[in-house]
Amino acid sequence: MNKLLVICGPTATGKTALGINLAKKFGGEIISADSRQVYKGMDVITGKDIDKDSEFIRQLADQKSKFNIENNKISVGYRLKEGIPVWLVDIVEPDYSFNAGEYASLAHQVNEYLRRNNKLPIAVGGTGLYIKALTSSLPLIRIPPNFPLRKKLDKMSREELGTLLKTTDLKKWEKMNQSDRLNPRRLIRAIEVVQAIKNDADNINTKQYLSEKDDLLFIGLRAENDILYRLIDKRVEERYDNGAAQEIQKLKDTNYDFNLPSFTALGYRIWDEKGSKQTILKKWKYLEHAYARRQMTWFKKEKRIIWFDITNKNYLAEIEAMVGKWYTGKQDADQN
RNA sequence: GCCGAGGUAACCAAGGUGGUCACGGUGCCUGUCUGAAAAACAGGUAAUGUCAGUUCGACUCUGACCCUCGGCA
Repeated sequence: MNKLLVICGPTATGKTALGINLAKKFGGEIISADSRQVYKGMDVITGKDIDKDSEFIRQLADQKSKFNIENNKISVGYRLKEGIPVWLVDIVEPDYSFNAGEYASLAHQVNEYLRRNNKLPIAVGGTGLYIKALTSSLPLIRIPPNFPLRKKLDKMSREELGTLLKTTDLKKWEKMNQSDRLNPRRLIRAIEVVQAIKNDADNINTKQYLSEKDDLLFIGLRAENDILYRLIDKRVEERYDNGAAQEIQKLKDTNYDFNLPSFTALGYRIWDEKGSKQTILKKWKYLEHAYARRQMTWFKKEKRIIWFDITNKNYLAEIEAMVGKWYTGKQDADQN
């Protein structure tokens, strides 16, 4: 059986620490499932919890064709935390628009690579869509963005977009709910997908990443909101004190446009000159609270997750026992 | 003590000839989501300082009181 361990949950619950511990215990490596930590130079504010002196180790360069990364803007590889490789962090520059489809492809390749090398792949992260893209079959996610089309559609109002979608593909429109119909991005994406299928249906890659041979274990870390908020607040304060301002300055000095998608990471755009430390921290914390809530609405739908409350004293031991049984226990059974 | 300004949800805050009053933002809660997802979007929550008066009707007008802020003493 092909084992893949998934550790998910909202921010500030200790996913990375748990992942590293389990990796040490069971001979695993981490596949980051974090949409912001893929960007180089965005470290303090995104909470990239990697050994500071660990260099990026480029790997799998020979697999370029498989990776579908001919654009050479993406480097596949890992950095270390406590000696454990953490894959898919620092793989692109902040001015690159990374996305879920690319993530799915890369994470899948890394997963295969680790499996071939008898490592336990451990996907760790809080980006629901990325985890879903890796662990479920989402063929449409591989239809690439059509930037010229997006640019054109960007000028249209929601009403116009809605009308356009209705006339292009009424079924698609009817499947969308009220929230999505009012969401310009979703409308644009829907139109983009419809056109891609219309133009080139044969080349839509529907190959599934996972098969019935895959044995997945989902571990979720959670806490009640009020407790979670306190943990988040503490983290935000630490990030502020650990050089968030310097990181902003450095990125500004590199002349990155703060309108880039990468800068939607919480904590960057609130950093206007007028803000005092207090107002910045307050805004930043609230953004993180809301984010954690949104993460939970995503994860609540994933029924495969086995949840552990981090205020429960024994949760780490329980997880370790569960993973051990799943990973080594079944392996023994296979041999008999 | 006197003078001035003011008290609208957990916080900030708009209003209006007296007519089911109650804009908006933040928070908080819930949800949507198959290549921007830490994005984008949807729904919800909750208020007129206290007491009296005028009036068919007061958040709005009058008075007293309480409280806050500023100035004078």
